[in-house]
Amino acid sequence: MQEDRRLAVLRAIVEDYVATEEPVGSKALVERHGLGVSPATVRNDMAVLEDEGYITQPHTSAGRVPTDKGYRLFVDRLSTVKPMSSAEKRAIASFLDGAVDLDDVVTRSVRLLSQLTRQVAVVQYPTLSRSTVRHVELVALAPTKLLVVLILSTGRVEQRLVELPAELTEDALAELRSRVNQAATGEVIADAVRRLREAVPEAPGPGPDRDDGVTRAVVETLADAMEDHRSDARVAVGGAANLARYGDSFDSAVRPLLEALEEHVVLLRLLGEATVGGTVTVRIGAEGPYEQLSSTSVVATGYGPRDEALATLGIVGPTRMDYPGTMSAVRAVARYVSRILDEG
Amino acid sequence: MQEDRRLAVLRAIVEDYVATEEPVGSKALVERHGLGVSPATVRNDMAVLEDEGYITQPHTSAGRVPTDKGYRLFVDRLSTVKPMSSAEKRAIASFLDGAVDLDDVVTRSVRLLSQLTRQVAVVQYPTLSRSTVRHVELVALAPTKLLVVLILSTGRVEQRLVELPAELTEDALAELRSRVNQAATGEVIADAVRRLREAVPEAPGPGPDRDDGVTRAVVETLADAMEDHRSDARVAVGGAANLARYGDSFDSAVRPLLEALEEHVVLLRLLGEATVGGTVTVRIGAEGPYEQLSSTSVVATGYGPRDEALATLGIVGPTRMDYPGTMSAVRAVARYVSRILDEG
DNA sequence: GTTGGCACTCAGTCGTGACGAGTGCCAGAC
DNA sequence: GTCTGGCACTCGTCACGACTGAGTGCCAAC
Repeated sequence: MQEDRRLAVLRAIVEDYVATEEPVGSKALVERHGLGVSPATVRNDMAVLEDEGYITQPHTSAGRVPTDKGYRLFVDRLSTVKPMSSAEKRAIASFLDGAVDLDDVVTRSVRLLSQLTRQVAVVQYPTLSRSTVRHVELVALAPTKLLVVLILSTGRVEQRLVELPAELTEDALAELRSRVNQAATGEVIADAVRRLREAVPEAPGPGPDRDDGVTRAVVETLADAMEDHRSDARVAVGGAANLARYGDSFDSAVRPLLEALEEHVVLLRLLGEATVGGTVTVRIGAEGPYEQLSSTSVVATGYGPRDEALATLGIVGPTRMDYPGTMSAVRAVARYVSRILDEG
Repeated sequence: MQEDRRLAVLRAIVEDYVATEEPVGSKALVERHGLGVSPATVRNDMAVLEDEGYITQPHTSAGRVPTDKGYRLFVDRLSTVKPMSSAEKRAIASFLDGAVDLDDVVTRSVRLLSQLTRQVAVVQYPTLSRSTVRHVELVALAPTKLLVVLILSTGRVEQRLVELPAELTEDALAELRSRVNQAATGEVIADAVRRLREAVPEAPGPGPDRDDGVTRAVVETLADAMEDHRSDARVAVGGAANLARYGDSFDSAVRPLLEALEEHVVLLRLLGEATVGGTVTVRIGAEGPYEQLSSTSVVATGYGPRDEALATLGIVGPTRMDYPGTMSAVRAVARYVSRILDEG
């Protein structure tokens, strides 16, 4: 089948171009890969591939370079998974096992990913949306100043300061604490917000137990903390030094990327929806949501305990990258991080 | 005095070079600055300046470029403070006033600094060493699992999970909580650690109140949290996209800098000791501790409430930078941040 | 101490020509 | 119908050389 051979040619072009960073010509192709046909034949195949939009020439009399569409086909149908070596697996495991808390897991994951792939790594902190409330603690700092501490099942701790509209006795505080915990503990964030608002009414006044809006202040602060952090989840970035390898095309490619790396909202949109079950999402060049990042690709996947996609992690790099290797690295790291979250 | 004129020439060279990014020659110099003498005279002065090591030629028949030593003299004796415009002052104030908590202050400062100076900004989170303990909270998550929450006067909250060697009753927990707070609350970190170890002995056993090492576990965790975070203070970095303006000298300058930006220990060493009272430290090129960063300068100063230097903030950029403008921006931001910490 | 003049240096630029990698096309072989 | 060898053509890259001009250093004169 010539069709098969054409795809083999495309695969060879992608692999060579990724390795050498230079447009690849017909002669070099038959030499380096045992295609078993002459350069002339390959040239014909290349002409067809170019017609179909999979490859392109930077200029006449130069070799071919894959287009975004070419990379897409390569990733979807031509690439063979490159399994991690057992040494790599062990390295990942031992690197991540040393983590002491959630923040440390994220920090280490970022570093690990960027080293494995030699790209810029991005790891989203586990979102709160699916996590549950483990405990709410109320600490009186002053008669009318309360510190609200929210502890989640993922190990995340959020704190807020509340200025109370009235003073609160030690007893009333204890009572409020227990009421809030009864309503929220064990619930998923969204439910906890609802139950808090419904099930923790103002304590009935008047008298020494009058509430004066204290309860409402506390509940709204809690709800705020929960909803706030659900939307603007944090991300960690690492390996920006790998951008130095971009070489050419500096202002056009690296600058917008550096800017994006500091805008967490942009980054999250780049990473996209979390996918689960070992599925790795690949966004190639202009497929992404940002025009200025049309020469960068994103390889990402979701992670979380028991296949719940709590958050996303992945890498950002030039469209010309080693997709099979990168994809398996991303998948492997996601798997190990998920396992650790499972145990924690 | 020819001496005065020579210094004027040096100043003009620095200013021109910073503005144009190109070696500056004698003719252009007399044209752009009203020096009142002929190019030939300037040439003589330049020859002397070169002999003394303040300027250098990239190659024969090119203009002059300041050396590190030249920048140093410029910063020390020739630069006039460039006061912030009142519009800028207002912008700084309003930008920082919107901050809701300590983390937000730091985040906003980084962004502000990088925008004002168009350089990479670095802000160290307030160190704990001088801050005091405001409250310690102990939360039982499970019979033998305790969450230790440490609240500091700066508003920072640290939490640690402790696995207890034995179960703890609700009463024993309350008692331990009160003992710990009595010892630590209000104390400076260093004192708190000492007092905790001395003044919170094991509760005497045997009996139902036996301690079984629970107290020690909690105290050591607390001490650990305090000491830990005193040494590896965190830093926030922003404005890395400004590195794109480096233009040439990429691998030699930008790469090591990008690497340094991810190593917080390195960054802290770069920023150096905090200085107080409006004094801004300038480290030019090879004056810094890292050989690879010999073409980058650091402009930094300390900040903190009531002129206590709790932490350092500043910028990192090419040796060829607008020192007067940068220095006054750094000073202004430090001043406003300090004021905010004072109020909080 | 300052200035004008002058010879010299040398990085950058531009044009030229040779080179070669790579292509498209076509006629012929399998 | 498919593959192959051959051939003319394109065009980017490199090396060479000449030219230009900014900038210098030095010297004699003011």
